[in-house]
Amino acid sequence: MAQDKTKRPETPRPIRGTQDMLGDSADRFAHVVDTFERVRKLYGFRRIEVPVFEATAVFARSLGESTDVVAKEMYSFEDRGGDSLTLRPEFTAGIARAYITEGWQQYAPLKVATHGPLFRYERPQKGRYRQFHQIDAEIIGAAEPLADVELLCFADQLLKELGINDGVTLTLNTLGDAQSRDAWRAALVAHFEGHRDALSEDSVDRLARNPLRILDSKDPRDKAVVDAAPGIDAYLSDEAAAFFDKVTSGLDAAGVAWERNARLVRGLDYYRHTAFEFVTDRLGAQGTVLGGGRYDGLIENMGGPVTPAVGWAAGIERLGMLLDHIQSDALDVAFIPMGEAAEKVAVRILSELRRSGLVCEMGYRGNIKKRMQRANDARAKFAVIIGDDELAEDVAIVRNLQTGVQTKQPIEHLGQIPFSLLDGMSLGRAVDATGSIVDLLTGDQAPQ
RNA sequence: GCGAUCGUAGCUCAGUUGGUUAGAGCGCUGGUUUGUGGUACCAGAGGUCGGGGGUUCAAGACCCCUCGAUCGCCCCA
Repeated sequence: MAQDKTKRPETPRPIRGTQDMLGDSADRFAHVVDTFERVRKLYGFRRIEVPVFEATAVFARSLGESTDVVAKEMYSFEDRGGDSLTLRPEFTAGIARAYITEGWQQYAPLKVATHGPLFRYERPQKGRYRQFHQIDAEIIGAAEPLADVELLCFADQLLKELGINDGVTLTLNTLGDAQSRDAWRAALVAHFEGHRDALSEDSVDRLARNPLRILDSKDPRDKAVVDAAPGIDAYLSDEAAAFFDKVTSGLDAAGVAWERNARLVRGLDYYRHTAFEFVTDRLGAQGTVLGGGRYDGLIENMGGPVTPAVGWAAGIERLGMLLDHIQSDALDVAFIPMGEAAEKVAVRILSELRRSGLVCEMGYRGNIKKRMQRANDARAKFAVIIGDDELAEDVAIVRNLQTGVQTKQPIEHLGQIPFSLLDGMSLGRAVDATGSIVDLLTGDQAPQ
Protein backbone atom coordinates (compact mmCIF):
# COMPACT_ATOMS: atom_id res chain seq x y z
CA MET A 1 0.00 0.00 0.00
CA ALA A 2 0.95 3.62 0.32
CA GLN A 3 3.36 3.15 3.19
CA ASP A 4 5.33 0.65 1.14
CA LYS A 5 6.58 3.53 -0.94
CA THR A 6 8.59 4.92 1.94
CA LYS A 7 10.24 1.53 2.42
CA ARG A 8 11.17 1.07 -1.22
CA PRO A 9 14.95 0.90 -1.53
CA GLU A 10 16.65 3.48 -3.66
CA THR A 11 17.58 2.21 -7.12
CA PRO A 12 21.26 2.69 -7.93
CA ARG A 13 21.70 5.04 -10.85
CA PRO A 14 23.63 4.03 -13.97
CA ILE A 15 27.21 5.29 -14.06
CA ARG A 16 27.74 8.53 -15.94
CA GLY A 17 28.63 7.92 -19.55
CA THR A 18 27.38 4.34 -19.70
CA GLN A 19 24.49 3.22 -21.86
CA ASP A 20 21.80 0.57 -21.77
CA MET A 21 20.71 -0.50 -25.20
CA LEU A 22 17.47 -2.12 -26.32
CA GLY A 23 15.67 -1.97 -29.62
CA ASP A 24 16.94 0.37 -32.28
CA SER A 25 20.28 1.28 -30.69
CA ALA A 26 21.04 -2.36 -29.86
CA ASP A 27 20.10 -3.42 -33.40
CA ARG A 28 22.42 -0.80 -34.85
CA PHE A 29 25.22 -1.95 -32.58
CA ALA A 30 24.77 -5.59 -33.58
CA HIS A 31 24.62 -4.72 -37.26
CA VAL A 32 27.96 -2.89 -37.10
CA VAL A 33 29.63 -5.79 -35.28
CA ASP A 34 28.13 -8.42 -37.61
CA THR A 35 29.28 -6.53 -40.68
CA PHE A 36 32.75 -6.03 -39.22
CA GLU A 37 33.08 -9.74 -38.45
CA ARG A 38 32.00 -10.66 -41.96
CA VAL A 39 34.30 -8.23 -43.78
CA ARG A 40 37.25 -8.98 -41.50
CA LYS A 41 37.19 -12.60 -42.67
CA LEU A 42 37.26 -11.48 -46.30
CA TYR A 43 40.61 -9.85 -45.57
CA GLY A 44 42.03 -12.75 -43.54
CA PHE A 45 42.21 -10.95 -40.22
CA ARG A 46 42.24 -13.42 -37.32
CA ARG A 47 39.95 -12.84 -34.42
CA ILE A 48 41.71 -12.21 -31.08
CA GLU A 49 40.58 -11.50 -27.54
CA VAL A 50 42.60 -9.47 -25.06
CA PRO A 51 41.82 -8.45 -21.46
CA VAL A 52 39.58 -5.52 -20.60
CA PHE A 53 42.09 -4.40 -17.97
CA GLU A 54 45.85 -4.34 -17.82
CA ALA A 55 48.60 -3.10 -15.58
CA THR A 56 48.46 0.70 -15.76
CA ALA A 57 52.01 0.66 -17.14
CA VAL A 58 50.78 -0.93 -20.38
CA PHE A 59 48.85 2.20 -21.30
CA ALA A 60 51.05 4.71 -19.49
CA ARG A 61 54.10 3.45 -21.37
CA SER A 62 52.38 3.64 -24.73
CA LEU A 63 51.22 7.18 -24.06
CA GLY A 64 54.38 8.57 -22.55
CA GLU A 65 54.31 8.93 -18.80
CA SER A 66 53.93 12.67 -18.60
CA THR A 67 50.83 13.46 -20.62
CA ASP A 68 47.78 14.51 -18.66
CA VAL A 69 45.82 11.90 -20.56
CA VAL A 70 47.42 9.34 -18.30
CA ALA A 71 46.71 11.24 -15.14
CA LYS A 72 43.20 12.49 -15.81
CA GLU A 73 41.51 10.46 -18.49
CA MET A 74 42.07 6.84 -17.64
CA TYR A 75 39.95 4.61 -15.43
CA SER A 76 42.65 3.44 -13.02
CA PHE A 77 42.33 1.77 -9.64
CA GLU A 78 44.31 -0.28 -7.17
CA ASP A 79 43.50 -3.94 -6.72
CA ARG A 80 43.67 -5.65 -3.32
CA GLY A 81 47.33 -6.37 -3.77
CA GLY A 82 48.06 -2.70 -4.28
CA ASP A 83 48.85 -2.98 -7.99
CA SER A 84 47.66 -0.17 -10.24
CA LEU A 85 45.29 -1.47 -12.92
CA THR A 86 43.54 0.40 -15.73
CA LEU A 87 40.44 -0.38 -17.75
CA ARG A 88 41.66 -0.36 -21.32
CA PRO A 89 41.22 3.05 -23.01
CA GLU A 90 42.31 1.67 -26.39
CA PHE A 91 43.08 -1.67 -28.02
CA THR A 92 46.50 -1.14 -29.49
CA ALA A 93 48.59 -1.07 -26.30
CA GLY A 94 47.06 -4.27 -24.95
CA ILE A 95 47.49 -6.05 -28.28
CA ALA A 96 51.11 -4.89 -28.45
CA ARG A 97 51.66 -6.25 -24.94
CA ALA A 98 50.14 -9.60 -25.93
CA TYR A 99 52.27 -9.68 -29.07
CA ILE A 100 55.36 -9.47 -26.89
CA THR A 101 54.35 -11.60 -23.89
CA GLU A 102 52.51 -14.36 -25.81
CA GLY A 103 55.23 -14.89 -28.39
CA TRP A 104 52.98 -13.85 -31.26
CA GLN A 105 56.10 -12.69 -33.05
CA GLN A 106 56.31 -16.16 -34.55
CA TYR A 107 53.18 -15.40 -36.61
CA ALA A 108 54.44 -12.10 -38.03
CA PRO A 109 53.22 -10.50 -40.12
CA LEU A 110 50.11 -10.92 -38.01
CA LYS A 111 46.72 -9.60 -39.10
CA VAL A 112 44.31 -9.43 -36.17
CA ALA A 113 40.91 -7.95 -35.38
CA THR A 114 38.83 -7.58 -32.24
CA HIS A 115 36.02 -5.56 -30.76
CA GLY A 116 34.69 -4.76 -27.33
CA PRO A 117 34.29 -2.14 -24.61
CA LEU A 118 36.81 0.62 -23.85
CA PHE A 119 36.82 3.12 -20.99
CA ARG A 120 37.86 6.74 -20.74
CA TYR A 121 37.23 9.06 -17.84
CA GLU A 122 35.83 11.94 -19.84
CA ARG A 123 32.74 14.06 -19.81
CA PRO A 124 30.14 12.48 -22.10
CA GLN A 125 28.85 14.30 -25.17
CA LYS A 126 27.39 13.36 -28.52
CA GLY A 127 28.98 10.14 -29.73
CA ARG A 128 31.31 10.05 -26.74
CA TYR A 129 30.82 7.88 -23.66
CA ARG A 130 32.84 6.68 -20.69
CA GLN A 131 32.21 3.10 -21.64
CA PHE A 132 32.18 2.93 -25.39
CA HIS A 133 32.85 0.21 -27.93
CA GLN A 134 35.19 -0.11 -30.83
CA ILE A 135 36.06 -2.44 -33.63
CA ASP A 136 39.78 -2.72 -34.22
CA ALA A 137 42.16 -4.08 -36.84
CA GLU A 138 45.95 -4.29 -36.70
CA ILE A 139 48.77 -5.63 -38.85
CA ILE A 140 51.83 -6.27 -36.70
CA GLY A 141 55.30 -7.01 -37.98
CA ALA A 142 54.87 -5.61 -41.48
CA ALA A 143 56.95 -2.65 -42.63
CA GLU A 144 55.55 -2.79 -46.16
CA PRO A 145 53.24 -0.05 -47.43
CA LEU A 146 51.04 -2.82 -48.79
CA ALA A 147 49.97 -3.45 -45.20
CA ASP A 148 48.72 0.14 -44.95
CA VAL A 149 46.89 -0.28 -48.23
CA GLU A 150 45.21 -3.52 -47.20
CA LEU A 151 44.11 -2.06 -43.89
CA LEU A 152 42.64 0.98 -45.61
CA CYS A 153 40.84 -1.15 -48.18
CA PHE A 154 39.36 -3.14 -45.31
CA ALA A 155 38.13 0.03 -43.63
CA ASP A 156 36.78 1.42 -46.89
CA GLN A 157 34.88 -1.75 -47.73
CA LEU A 158 33.46 -1.95 -44.23
CA LEU A 159 32.07 1.58 -44.42
CA LYS A 160 30.64 0.87 -47.85
CA GLU A 161 28.96 -2.33 -46.71
CA LEU A 162 27.52 -0.47 -43.75
CA GLY A 163 26.14 2.00 -46.27
CA ILE A 164 27.70 5.01 -44.58
CA ASN A 165 30.38 5.93 -47.09
CA ASP A 166 28.20 8.79 -48.34
CA GLY A 167 29.40 11.99 -46.70
CA VAL A 168 32.40 10.20 -45.22
CA THR A 169 35.86 10.97 -46.60
CA LEU A 170 39.17 9.24 -46.10
CA THR A 171 41.71 11.88 -45.19
CA LEU A 172 45.30 10.83 -45.34
CA ASN A 173 48.70 12.16 -44.35
CA THR A 174 52.22 11.02 -43.71
CA LEU A 175 54.28 11.86 -40.67
CA GLY A 176 57.40 10.49 -42.34
CA ASP A 177 60.06 8.44 -40.65
CA ALA A 178 61.67 9.48 -37.38
CA GLN A 179 64.11 11.95 -38.98
CA SER A 180 61.49 13.54 -41.24
CA ARG A 181 59.11 13.85 -38.35
CA ASP A 182 61.65 15.48 -36.05
CA ALA A 183 62.76 17.95 -38.71
CA TRP A 184 59.19 18.93 -39.49
CA ARG A 185 58.32 19.27 -35.85
CA ALA A 186 61.25 21.59 -35.27
CA ALA A 187 60.20 23.72 -38.23
CA LEU A 188 56.64 23.91 -36.91
CA VAL A 189 57.73 24.95 -33.44
CA ALA A 190 59.92 27.65 -34.95
CA HIS A 191 57.02 28.86 -37.07
CA PHE A 192 54.56 29.00 -34.17
CA GLU A 193 57.10 30.61 -31.86
CA GLY A 194 57.48 33.31 -34.47
CA HIS A 195 53.73 34.00 -34.43
CA ARG A 196 53.14 33.44 -30.77
CA ASP A 197 51.20 36.69 -30.37
CA ALA A 198 48.68 35.71 -33.02
CA LEU A 199 47.81 32.38 -31.43
CA SER A 200 44.88 31.66 -29.11
CA GLU A 201 45.62 31.04 -25.41
CA ASP A 202 44.92 27.33 -25.87
CA SER A 203 47.39 27.10 -28.72
CA VAL A 204 50.12 28.97 -26.84
CA ASP A 205 49.59 26.30 -24.23
CA ARG A 206 49.84 23.56 -26.82
CA LEU A 207 53.08 25.07 -28.12
CA ALA A 208 54.74 23.97 -24.91
CA ARG A 209 52.91 20.68 -24.47
CA ASN A 210 52.06 19.27 -27.87
CA PRO A 211 52.82 21.69 -30.73
CA LEU A 212 51.58 19.39 -33.52
CA ARG A 213 48.09 19.65 -32.06
CA ILE A 214 47.93 23.35 -32.95
CA LEU A 215 47.37 22.18 -36.51
CA ASP A 216 43.87 20.97 -35.71
CA SER A 217 42.86 23.81 -33.43
CA LYS A 218 39.19 24.76 -33.64
CA ASP A 219 39.84 28.38 -32.69
CA PRO A 220 39.34 30.68 -35.72
CA ARG A 221 42.11 32.98 -34.43
CA ASP A 222 44.64 30.25 -35.16
CA LYS A 223 43.55 29.70 -38.73
CA ALA A 224 45.87 32.17 -40.47
CA VAL A 225 48.97 30.99 -38.62
CA VAL A 226 48.06 27.34 -39.17
CA ASP A 227 47.46 27.89 -42.89
CA ALA A 228 50.90 29.49 -43.19
CA ALA A 229 52.61 26.68 -41.29
CA PRO A 230 55.13 24.54 -43.20
CA GLY A 231 53.88 21.22 -44.53
CA ILE A 232 55.77 18.01 -43.98
CA ASP A 233 56.54 17.39 -47.65
CA ALA A 234 59.60 19.61 -47.66
CA TYR A 235 61.07 17.62 -44.76
CA LEU A 236 60.33 14.12 -45.98
CA SER A 237 63.30 11.86 -46.61
CA ASP A 238 63.41 10.10 -49.97
CA GLU A 239 62.48 6.84 -48.29
CA ALA A 240 59.52 8.36 -46.48
CA ALA A 241 58.26 10.04 -49.63
CA ALA A 242 58.55 6.77 -51.54
CA PHE A 243 56.65 4.96 -48.80
CA PHE A 244 53.79 7.43 -48.90
CA ASP A 245 53.74 7.25 -52.66
CA LYS A 246 53.33 3.48 -52.54
CA VAL A 247 50.45 3.81 -50.11
CA THR A 248 48.56 6.36 -52.20
CA SER A 249 49.16 4.57 -55.50
CA GLY A 250 48.00 1.34 -53.87
CA LEU A 251 44.78 3.04 -52.83
CA ASP A 252 44.30 4.36 -56.34
CA ALA A 253 44.83 0.89 -57.76
CA ALA A 254 42.26 -0.54 -55.35
CA GLY A 255 39.77 2.18 -56.20
CA VAL A 256 39.70 3.69 -52.73
CA ALA A 257 38.99 7.43 -52.76
CA TRP A 258 41.17 9.55 -50.51
CA GLU A 259 42.06 13.16 -49.83
CA ARG A 260 45.36 14.52 -48.67
CA ASN A 261 45.15 16.38 -45.38
CA ALA A 262 48.60 17.79 -44.73
CA ARG A 263 47.37 19.05 -41.34
CA LEU A 264 46.42 15.61 -40.00
CA VAL A 265 48.76 14.67 -37.16
CA ARG A 266 49.24 12.29 -34.25
CA GLY A 267 50.43 13.60 -30.92
CA LEU A 268 52.46 10.61 -29.83
CA ASP A 269 56.05 10.04 -30.81
CA TYR A 270 55.79 6.42 -31.88
CA TYR A 271 53.58 7.25 -34.87
CA ARG A 272 55.39 7.11 -38.22
CA HIS A 273 54.43 7.42 -41.84
CA THR A 274 50.75 6.92 -42.59
CA ALA A 275 48.09 8.64 -40.49
CA PHE A 276 44.45 8.58 -41.57
CA GLU A 277 40.93 9.40 -40.51
CA PHE A 278 37.58 8.78 -42.12
CA VAL A 279 35.66 11.93 -41.23
CA THR A 280 32.07 13.12 -41.43
CA ASP A 281 30.23 16.31 -40.57
CA ARG A 282 27.16 14.42 -39.37
CA LEU A 283 28.29 13.78 -35.79
CA GLY A 284 28.57 17.21 -34.22
CA ALA A 285 31.93 17.85 -32.64
CA GLN A 286 33.00 14.22 -33.00
CA GLY A 287 33.84 14.09 -36.68
CA THR A 288 36.11 11.06 -36.83
CA VAL A 289 34.35 7.85 -37.74
CA LEU A 290 37.40 5.62 -38.06
CA GLY A 291 41.03 6.49 -37.45
CA GLY A 292 44.46 4.98 -37.29
CA GLY A 293 47.97 4.96 -38.57
CA ARG A 294 51.36 3.37 -38.50
CA TYR A 295 53.01 2.99 -35.08
CA ASP A 296 56.42 1.57 -35.84
CA GLY A 297 57.86 2.80 -32.54
CA LEU A 298 55.31 1.45 -30.05
CA ILE A 299 56.31 -2.16 -29.49
CA GLU A 300 59.93 -1.12 -29.05
CA ASN A 301 58.76 1.48 -26.50
CA MET A 302 57.12 -1.33 -24.55
CA GLY A 303 60.34 -3.30 -24.34
CA GLY A 304 59.71 -5.54 -27.32
CA PRO A 305 61.78 -6.04 -30.45
CA VAL A 306 61.76 -3.40 -33.16
CA THR A 307 58.40 -4.14 -34.80
CA PRO A 308 56.66 -2.10 -37.47
CA ALA A 309 52.87 -2.10 -37.21
CA VAL A 310 49.79 -0.32 -38.48
CA GLY A 311 46.18 -0.34 -37.35
CA TRP A 312 42.86 1.40 -36.99
CA ALA A 313 39.85 1.52 -34.72
CA ALA A 314 36.31 2.83 -35.03
CA GLY A 315 33.56 3.58 -32.54
CA ILE A 316 30.68 1.13 -32.83
CA GLU A 317 28.13 3.60 -31.43
CA ARG A 318 29.25 6.30 -33.83
CA LEU A 319 29.02 3.99 -36.80
CA GLY A 320 25.61 2.88 -35.59
CA MET A 321 24.37 6.47 -35.47
CA LEU A 322 25.30 6.90 -39.12
CA LEU A 323 23.34 3.87 -40.31
CA ASP A 324 20.29 4.85 -42.29
CA HIS A 325 17.55 2.58 -41.08
CA ILE A 326 17.77 -0.67 -39.22
CA GLN A 327 14.94 -3.15 -39.49
CA SER A 328 14.79 -5.57 -36.59
CA ASP A 329 14.57 -9.24 -37.54
CA ALA A 330 11.11 -10.36 -38.61
CA LEU A 331 9.46 -13.49 -37.33
CA ASP A 332 8.52 -16.38 -39.65
CA VAL A 333 5.93 -18.03 -37.43
CA ALA A 334 4.19 -17.05 -34.20
CA PHE A 335 2.56 -19.93 -32.31
CA ILE A 336 -0.70 -19.28 -30.51
CA PRO A 337 -1.79 -22.30 -28.50
CA MET A 338 -4.89 -22.07 -26.29
CA GLY A 339 -4.81 -24.43 -23.36
CA GLU A 340 -2.24 -26.80 -21.94
CA ALA A 341 -2.79 -29.64 -24.37
CA ALA A 342 -2.36 -27.31 -27.33
CA GLU A 343 0.70 -25.79 -25.69
CA LYS A 344 2.39 -29.15 -25.54
CA VAL A 345 1.75 -29.83 -29.22
CA ALA A 346 2.93 -26.33 -30.10
CA VAL A 347 6.16 -26.73 -28.17
CA ARG A 348 6.92 -29.85 -30.19
CA ILE A 349 6.27 -28.24 -33.58
CA LEU A 350 8.07 -25.06 -32.49
CA SER A 351 11.22 -27.06 -31.77
CA GLU A 352 11.07 -28.85 -35.11
CA LEU A 353 10.66 -25.62 -37.03
CA ARG A 354 13.48 -23.89 -35.17
CA ARG A 355 15.80 -26.82 -35.82
CA SER A 356 14.97 -26.50 -39.48
CA GLY A 357 16.01 -22.84 -39.38
CA LEU A 358 12.75 -20.93 -39.17
CA VAL A 359 12.45 -17.95 -36.83
CA CYS A 360 9.61 -18.85 -34.48
CA GLU A 361 8.18 -17.63 -31.23
CA MET A 362 5.51 -18.59 -28.79
CA GLY A 363 4.31 -16.24 -26.07
CA TYR A 364 4.06 -17.38 -22.48
CA ARG A 365 0.73 -15.83 -21.63
CA GLY A 366 -2.25 -13.83 -22.78
CA ASN A 367 -5.57 -14.49 -24.47
CA ILE A 368 -5.77 -15.10 -28.19
CA LYS A 369 -6.33 -11.45 -28.99
CA LYS A 370 -3.31 -10.38 -27.02
CA ARG A 371 -1.18 -13.02 -28.64
CA MET A 372 -2.33 -12.05 -32.11
CA GLN A 373 -1.34 -8.48 -31.32
CA ARG A 374 2.09 -9.58 -30.20
CA ALA A 375 2.50 -11.68 -33.35
CA ASN A 376 1.58 -8.69 -35.42
CA ASP A 377 3.94 -6.35 -33.54
CA ALA A 378 6.75 -8.84 -34.08
CA ARG A 379 5.97 -8.66 -37.83
CA ALA A 380 5.35 -12.41 -38.00
CA LYS A 381 4.54 -13.75 -41.45
CA PHE A 382 2.33 -16.56 -40.16
CA ALA A 383 0.37 -17.28 -37.01
CA VAL A 384 -0.36 -20.89 -36.07
CA ILE A 385 -3.42 -21.17 -33.84
CA ILE A 386 -4.18 -24.38 -31.98
CA GLY A 387 -7.05 -24.76 -29.52
CA ASP A 388 -9.21 -27.60 -28.21
CA ASP A 389 -11.41 -27.60 -31.34
CA GLU A 390 -8.38 -27.95 -33.60
CA LEU A 391 -6.84 -30.60 -31.37
CA ALA A 392 -10.00 -32.67 -31.65
CA GLU A 393 -9.60 -32.68 -35.44
CA ASP A 394 -5.82 -32.97 -35.26
CA VAL A 395 -5.41 -29.74 -37.24
CA ALA A 396 -3.94 -26.27 -36.73
CA ILE A 397 -5.06 -22.96 -38.14
CA VAL A 398 -2.37 -21.40 -40.31
CA ARG A 399 -3.01 -17.72 -40.83
CA ASN A 400 -1.07 -15.49 -43.20
CA LEU A 401 -0.82 -12.23 -41.29
CA GLN A 402 -0.18 -10.16 -44.38
CA THR A 403 -3.17 -11.36 -46.41
CA GLY A 404 -5.40 -12.35 -43.52
CA VAL A 405 -6.16 -15.66 -45.26
CA GLN A 406 -6.21 -18.69 -42.97
CA THR A 407 -6.66 -22.41 -43.50
CA LYS A 408 -6.84 -25.58 -41.42
CA GLN A 409 -3.88 -27.88 -41.87
CA PRO A 410 -3.20 -31.36 -40.51
CA ILE A 411 -0.79 -30.95 -37.62
CA GLU A 412 1.61 -33.54 -39.01
CA HIS A 413 2.22 -31.30 -42.02
CA LEU A 414 3.69 -28.50 -39.90
CA GLY A 415 7.42 -28.83 -39.90
CA GLN A 416 7.27 -31.14 -42.93
CA ILE A 417 5.78 -28.92 -45.60
CA PRO A 418 7.03 -25.37 -46.21
CA PHE A 419 4.72 -22.59 -45.11
CA SER A 420 4.58 -21.23 -48.62
CA LEU A 421 2.61 -24.40 -49.53
CA LEU A 422 0.44 -24.21 -46.43
CA ASP A 423 -0.48 -20.64 -47.28
CA GLY A 424 -4.03 -20.14 -48.47
CA MET A 425 -5.13 -23.66 -49.34
CA SER A 426 -6.06 -26.54 -47.12
CA LEU A 427 -4.20 -29.77 -47.68
CA GLY A 428 -5.58 -33.24 -47.13
CA ARG A 429 -3.93 -35.90 -45.05
CA ALA A 430 -1.01 -37.85 -46.38
CA VAL A 431 -2.71 -41.16 -45.59
CA ASP A 432 -5.51 -40.28 -48.02
CA ALA A 433 -3.12 -39.39 -50.83
CA THR A 434 -1.65 -41.67 -53.44
CA GLY A 435 1.88 -40.30 -53.19
CA SER A 436 1.71 -37.17 -55.29
CA ILE A 437 1.70 -33.77 -53.60
CA VAL A 438 -1.14 -32.80 -55.91
CA ASP A 439 -3.34 -35.40 -54.25
CA LEU A 440 -3.03 -33.51 -51.02
CA LEU A 441 -4.98 -30.59 -52.42
CA THR A 442 -8.58 -30.86 -51.29
CA GLY A 443 -10.04 -27.78 -52.84
CA ASP A 444 -11.16 -26.55 -49.43
CA GLN A 445 -9.80 -23.05 -49.93
CA ALA A 446 -12.49 -21.00 -48.29
CA PRO A 447 -11.00 -18.89 -45.53
CA GLN A 448 -12.91 -18.64 -42.30
C1' G B 1 38.22 20.83 -14.88
C1' C B 2 35.03 24.94 -17.55
C1' G B 3 30.48 26.91 -20.14
C1' A B 4 25.36 26.81 -22.04
C1' U B 5 20.59 24.55 -22.07
C1' C B 6 17.18 21.34 -19.80
C1' G B 7 14.64 17.90 -15.66
C1' U B 8 6.26 17.28 -15.34
C1' A B 9 2.96 9.67 -16.20
C1' G B 10 6.68 3.80 -18.69
C1' C B 11 8.00 7.14 -23.48
C1' U B 12 7.50 12.08 -26.18
C1' C B 13 5.79 16.52 -24.45
C1' A B 14 1.80 20.73 -23.03
C1' G B 15 0.85 23.46 -18.57
C1' U B 16 -1.02 31.29 -19.67
C1' U B 17 1.34 37.47 -15.85
C1' G B 18 2.22 32.41 -9.59
C1' G B 19 -4.47 30.87 -8.43
C1' U B 20 -9.16 25.37 -6.91
C1' U B 21 -8.79 18.52 -7.99
C1' A B 22 -1.63 18.78 -12.95
C1' G B 23 -3.24 17.45 -18.89
C1' A B 24 -2.54 15.22 -24.11
C1' G B 25 -0.58 11.61 -27.56
C1' C B 26 1.78 6.93 -27.60
C1' G B 27 2.29 2.59 -24.56
C1' C B 28 -0.19 -0.56 -20.76
C1' U B 29 -4.97 -3.13 -18.72
C1' G B 30 -10.07 -4.16 -19.76
C1' G B 31 -14.39 -3.75 -23.07
C1' U B 32 -17.28 -3.31 -28.05
C1' U B 33 -15.60 -9.10 -30.19
C1' U B 34 -16.44 -14.97 -23.35
C1' G B 35 -11.34 -18.05 -30.04
C1' U B 36 -8.53 -13.99 -34.32
C1' G B 37 -3.92 -9.11 -35.26
C1' G B 38 -3.33 -4.65 -38.35
C1' U B 39 -8.24 0.16 -38.44
C1' A B 40 -11.95 2.37 -35.16
C1' C B 41 -14.68 3.54 -30.66
C1' C B 42 -15.37 3.31 -25.06
C1' A B 43 -13.44 2.86 -20.16
C1' G B 44 -9.48 2.26 -16.55
C1' A B 45 -4.80 2.12 -14.12
C1' G B 46 -0.49 5.03 -13.86
C1' G B 47 2.44 11.45 -11.19
C1' U B 48 7.48 12.21 -4.34
C1' C B 49 6.15 17.94 -11.06
C1' G B 50 14.60 15.26 -10.05
C1' G B 51 15.88 16.35 -4.52
C1' G B 52 16.38 20.06 -0.44
C1' G B 53 15.60 24.93 1.32
C1' G B 54 13.42 29.90 0.61
C1' U B 55 9.78 33.96 -1.09
C1' U B 56 4.22 34.12 -0.96
C1' C B 57 -2.42 33.95 1.49
C1' A B 58 -1.04 30.55 -2.63
C1' A B 59 4.81 27.53 -6.26
C1' G B 60 5.06 22.58 -11.54
C1' A B 61 6.07 27.98 -12.54
C1' C B 62 9.95 32.85 -8.90
C1' C B 63 15.04 32.73 -5.88
C1' C B 64 19.26 29.78 -3.74
C1' C B 65 21.70 25.09 -3.20
C1' U B 66 22.19 20.15 -4.88
C1' C B 67 21.78 15.82 -8.08
C1' G B 68 21.17 14.25 -13.03
C1' A B 69 20.88 14.68 -18.41
C1' U B 70 22.06 16.94 -23.12
C1' C B 71 25.30 19.87 -26.19
C1' G B 72 29.92 22.32 -26.49
C1' C B 73 35.21 23.71 -24.61
C1' C B 74 39.77 21.28 -22.81
C1' C B 75 41.58 16.44 -24.20
C1' C B 76 41.29 12.94 -27.94
C1' A B 77 45.50 7.18 -27.30
